[in-house]
Amino acid sequence: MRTHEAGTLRPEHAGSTVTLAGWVARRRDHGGVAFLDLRDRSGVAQVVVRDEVVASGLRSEFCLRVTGEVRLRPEGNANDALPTGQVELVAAEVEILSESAPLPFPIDDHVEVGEEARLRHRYLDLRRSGPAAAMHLRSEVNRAAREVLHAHGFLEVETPTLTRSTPEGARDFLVPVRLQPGAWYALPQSPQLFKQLLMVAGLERYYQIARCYRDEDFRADRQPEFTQLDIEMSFVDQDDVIAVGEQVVAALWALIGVQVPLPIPRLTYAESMRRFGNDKPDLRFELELVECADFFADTPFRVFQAPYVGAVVMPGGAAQPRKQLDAWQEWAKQRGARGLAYVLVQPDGTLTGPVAKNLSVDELAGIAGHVGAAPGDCVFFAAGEPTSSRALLAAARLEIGRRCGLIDESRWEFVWIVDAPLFEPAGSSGDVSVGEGAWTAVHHAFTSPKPEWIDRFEQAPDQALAYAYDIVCNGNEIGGGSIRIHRRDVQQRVFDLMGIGPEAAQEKFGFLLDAFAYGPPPHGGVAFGWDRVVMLLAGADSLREVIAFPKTGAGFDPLTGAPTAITEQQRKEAGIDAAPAAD
RNA sequence: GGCCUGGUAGCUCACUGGUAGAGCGCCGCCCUGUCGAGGCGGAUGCCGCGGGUUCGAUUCCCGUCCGGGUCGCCA
Repeated sequence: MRTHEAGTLRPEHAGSTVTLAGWVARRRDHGGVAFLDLRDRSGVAQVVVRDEVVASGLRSEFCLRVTGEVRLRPEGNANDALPTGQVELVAAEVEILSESAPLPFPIDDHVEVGEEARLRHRYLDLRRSGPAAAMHLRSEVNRAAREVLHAHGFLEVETPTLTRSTPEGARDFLVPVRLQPGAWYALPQSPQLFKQLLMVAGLERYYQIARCYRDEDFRADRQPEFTQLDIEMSFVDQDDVIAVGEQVVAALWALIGVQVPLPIPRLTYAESMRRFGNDKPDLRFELELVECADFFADTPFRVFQAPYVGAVVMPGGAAQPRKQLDAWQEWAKQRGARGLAYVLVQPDGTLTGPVAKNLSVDELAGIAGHVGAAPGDCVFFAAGEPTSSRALLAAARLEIGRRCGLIDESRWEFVWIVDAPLFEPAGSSGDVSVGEGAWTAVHHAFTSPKPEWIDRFEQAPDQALAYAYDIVCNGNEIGGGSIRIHRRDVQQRVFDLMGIGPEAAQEKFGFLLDAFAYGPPPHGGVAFGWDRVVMLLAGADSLREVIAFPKTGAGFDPLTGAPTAITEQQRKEAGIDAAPAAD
């Protein structure tokens, strides 16, 4: 159909007769001579049409086949901005393969188009160079990961997408079953249980680029269906899994010309919380939180008589007008905090602001030095429960980083967060569906305690550490995993602590526990949030940019119009309204 | 679910208590070296939907739907 790709024409093709096929990207008709930019996936080439009758009938995005002779452009007419800019194709024959209706929006890299229009006509949006490049990158990312994992002896295995509803944390998407009215499949939130079964099955090394489904509210970085690079390995400990994960990460960032220094540094969960206030620190800027509870141990200021007092410094923040300081209060309230206490260190070293007059003389003298604030800085404080206070300060740290231009956008800072707590008090995250006990798993119920805790985690559930690890890139959690429990007795003890009795465990996860009766190997794994990874690599600010056909925030697909109502017939056949079989 | 923000021409967006405008695109004509071609002319609007206030509402008020962001939520 064609002899060359448009974007590949070069001066050495001059004199040869070629056939191109592609779309009319732009038309410059001078009457008598017309120039077409013919675009295919490889790029664009200029076609010269001398026949005005032919040229005048062509419109944007007509699909053409053009045959003619390649020649060097006349003196002074080269376009150095284009790879094909030295040559042009003089059309001898133009065949219209198909016509195009007027476009709903211009297919032009210079024009900003609203997202809804783009998604409704995603097939046109993807003709544009930016979105097309994102699809190309995603394909390369998949290929690079497969190459790394293949080289390390991994098997790619597909697991079911119609499966059993298991309590994993998020809400399940459910699918009615025609053949068993009243019974339902669930779409998997992740292949977690299946990949563990594959380890029991002796496959030893598994991976999958797996689609996962969670019925929760969406965000710019979240979709109802999303993709994970899911990895699981047998006969390994944490260092082995992390090493494989790092190989994948290095291969991916190499695609965009970034060399990730290995090994990637590690930070314990506790240290990350203490220094940055969350478990996904953005390490592109150095600013850290400062603990102040000891400093304020004898404070007269009632607000700071709290189990946790922390601070973060805003360089140059003392110069903020009152209005802006008030805006910080609003900002904090929007995050559910009562406010954000602050002290301004004036250029002459005196402390001002509403909080300052509540502090003792000694505190006023020492606080700037304690938190590392210089004259001209603003110090923000949060006091109260450690978790919520740190969360506020972590958000403030990021906001300061953005407003003060502290974040070096060209940097890529990776870190593993290790030694996370194994349990948290039940009810603290509202997740009571898994068990009835006082404790619930932070990660999931199959995460192993670290070796030193495996025989005594019941003694101090609040301090027991999980054999788990998350990888963070520039403040984004891009992956996480754990070493799993492979001993039945340990699993039962974890369930006990979570208030899941043997009967309940059997009912919820029976098939996994049954499998674990037959010599399960020690195993662990990691999963990467694939959409998010590609988003970061592409420099996009939304997952939707790196998904071929994404959904909107309400789970609506503007292209197909899904979800839709179903017919009465479908409803009946699906058995949606059937009563569940009595037990 | 809470909060913020938007919804006006095909697209991007302005204005206005008195029935609407720009740029681009589209259509027509002109034009032989452009490359975001240029010139002249033209068409295009349930001003998201419903209700209220008003002599009169795209504009003000209430509700609702939809988009985007954010908090909750997402092991």
